[in-house]
Amino acid sequence: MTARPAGVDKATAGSADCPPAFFLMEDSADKLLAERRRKLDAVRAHGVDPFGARFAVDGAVAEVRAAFAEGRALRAAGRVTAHRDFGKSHFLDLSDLTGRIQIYLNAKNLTPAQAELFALLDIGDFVGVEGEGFTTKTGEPTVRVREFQILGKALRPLPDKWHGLADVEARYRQRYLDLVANARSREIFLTRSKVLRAIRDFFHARGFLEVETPMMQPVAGGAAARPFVTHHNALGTQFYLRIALELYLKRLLVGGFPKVFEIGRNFRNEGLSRRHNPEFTMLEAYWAFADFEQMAELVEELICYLAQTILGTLQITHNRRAETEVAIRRAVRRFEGEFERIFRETMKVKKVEVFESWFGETVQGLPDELRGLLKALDTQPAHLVATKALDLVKRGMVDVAFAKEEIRNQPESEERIVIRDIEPWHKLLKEVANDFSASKEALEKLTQEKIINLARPWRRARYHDLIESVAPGWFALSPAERVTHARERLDLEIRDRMEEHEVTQQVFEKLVEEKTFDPLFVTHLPKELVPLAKQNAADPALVDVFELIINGQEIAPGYSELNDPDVQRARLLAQAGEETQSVDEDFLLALEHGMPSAGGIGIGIDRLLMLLTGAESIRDIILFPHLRPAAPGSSKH
RNA sequence: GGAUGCCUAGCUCAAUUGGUUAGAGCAAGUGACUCUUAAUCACUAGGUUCUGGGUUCGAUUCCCAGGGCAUCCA
Repeated sequence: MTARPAGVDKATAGSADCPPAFFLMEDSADKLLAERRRKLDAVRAHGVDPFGARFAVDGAVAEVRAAFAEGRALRAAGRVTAHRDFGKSHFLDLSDLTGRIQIYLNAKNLTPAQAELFALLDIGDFVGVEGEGFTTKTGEPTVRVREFQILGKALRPLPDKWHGLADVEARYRQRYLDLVANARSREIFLTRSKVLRAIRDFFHARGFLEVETPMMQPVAGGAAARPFVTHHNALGTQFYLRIALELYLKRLLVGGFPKVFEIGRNFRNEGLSRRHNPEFTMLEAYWAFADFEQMAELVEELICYLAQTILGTLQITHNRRAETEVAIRRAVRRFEGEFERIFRETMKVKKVEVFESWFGETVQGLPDELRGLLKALDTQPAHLVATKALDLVKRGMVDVAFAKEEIRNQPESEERIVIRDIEPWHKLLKEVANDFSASKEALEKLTQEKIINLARPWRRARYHDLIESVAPGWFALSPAERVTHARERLDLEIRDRMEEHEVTQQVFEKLVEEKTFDPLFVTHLPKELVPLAKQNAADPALVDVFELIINGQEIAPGYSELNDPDVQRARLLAQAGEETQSVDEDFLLALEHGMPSAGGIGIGIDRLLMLLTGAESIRDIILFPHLRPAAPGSSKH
């Protein structure tokens, strides 16, 4: 997956053990890279370090922009993201995470040496500039550069400046490019960072102690999952990467820390999916002398606090943003590409002029509106953009019924060639129109937002009652009748070997969990489902726990923690019999020294972030999600 | 693990029923232009069409196997 260093290619390309085919394959990329290498060498030949050093700035680009004043001395640094040259005047965009600022370079403002150096700049290079502020004719605040330094030369080109990096696989494998190219991605990870910070603030404000417990454990306990195995050479023993934080945090309750929390990575050796990454971030918190009801309150407060402080609202809008973008982009691209091709092939004239004067009435508005729409995707919420797209669809998008005969009868001149063959146009516009009507339905569907309402109080319901509500009379049925009922009446897939409680759980997952979007605390679960929680005092078949469900998936479980060491031992032994894990004797030993009654919660941070950001895939909210290593010879490297 | 879809230039995408030299835009190079902002204009260069096999006079296109990704299911 490592990108090929161009220098290595060159060094090995001619050697005998390297097949010529390899050399040919690298040839194309080589030319682009070689050009940048050439400039690198040229910069060095000027006695300038192309990778810079310390450069004092007036702040981030947005701050420089805010400090902008006519004639004021300004210093800024960032990546060159665009270059518009107009004769001797050059306008560059200097960007960083906070924004962009336009800089203006003209040889007359620079020393001859700097002017030569400027010619060696590429898009993608980091530069620091010094100059003074002025406003261009078009009203853009701009830094007139008097001096600049190269702070980091880019030896490879960046993704397309306009379309960004769309290849999903490349976005995950080369996240740095995704972050450079896609504003949406930057936003998500800024949000992630804010959420983690706010979680810490929340717990610190309530007197919780943040702790760090081992990720490598001799016994991987606290959950039922396959662990990763590793080996410690000096000790000559196996370790497991932790699958939960629980058992070590409980030891701290024994040790006398009454309120603890940890935010850390768990590792589970299981499949990858839209909702599963082998390593994921978990928050666990334990609170001595509390119970699951108090923990439910705490979670409710926490999540509302996060939504309110970071998103500024308790109504979270979800839509299928990615798919909406694809639909719009596809239509735009179709028009763009075909337009260029047909125009060049059939007309060979100044395209804008002819386009506007002859087709202006009927189709002139289309490309601009679509382009504006596309641009809006970077700055506006998707549902607004999708709504606008829908407007275009409803207004008919494209009127293909323009007057063929009139156009044919236009006189020809040097400047304007009459389009004799209108058919390609006609066909193209029809196709674009069809594309949009075809996707009209899809767009309408996509625009339907799902709003998750986090306003308190959150609903609480017993497991038993929820099952009854979707399958009346369920608990009156015999186990065999339940299987039949689930298969035939509820249309669920029930495997033959399923235990009784698993059949019921299947009903719960498919008919309750997946259909619940607003927060729901499910309480009083059967003890088989949650072996590590305290039994309910009134009904020993139940345990004192909740499962918080939002957006169709479990976000957080919370327990009244089991602190009877004998009961705990019996449950762990029973569990060990079925699962591939042994019993953590050291943990049981700790419990025997006395663990206070306590409430505990775990929150899957990744799922929480999917909820808060509206991300459709866990890979969109993990910076470097795990993928299969790309094979040599594949198109991705 | 199963089903379906996708993989074409550095990036974003085309390519008619299997047809001859695989096309555009951006990025790159050269040239023009002293206020542009997706600057514009002219020209140039850039391809093992994911890999391997097969069918065919001819394969980006059809078939088989493999790899990766996406979605759904387990």
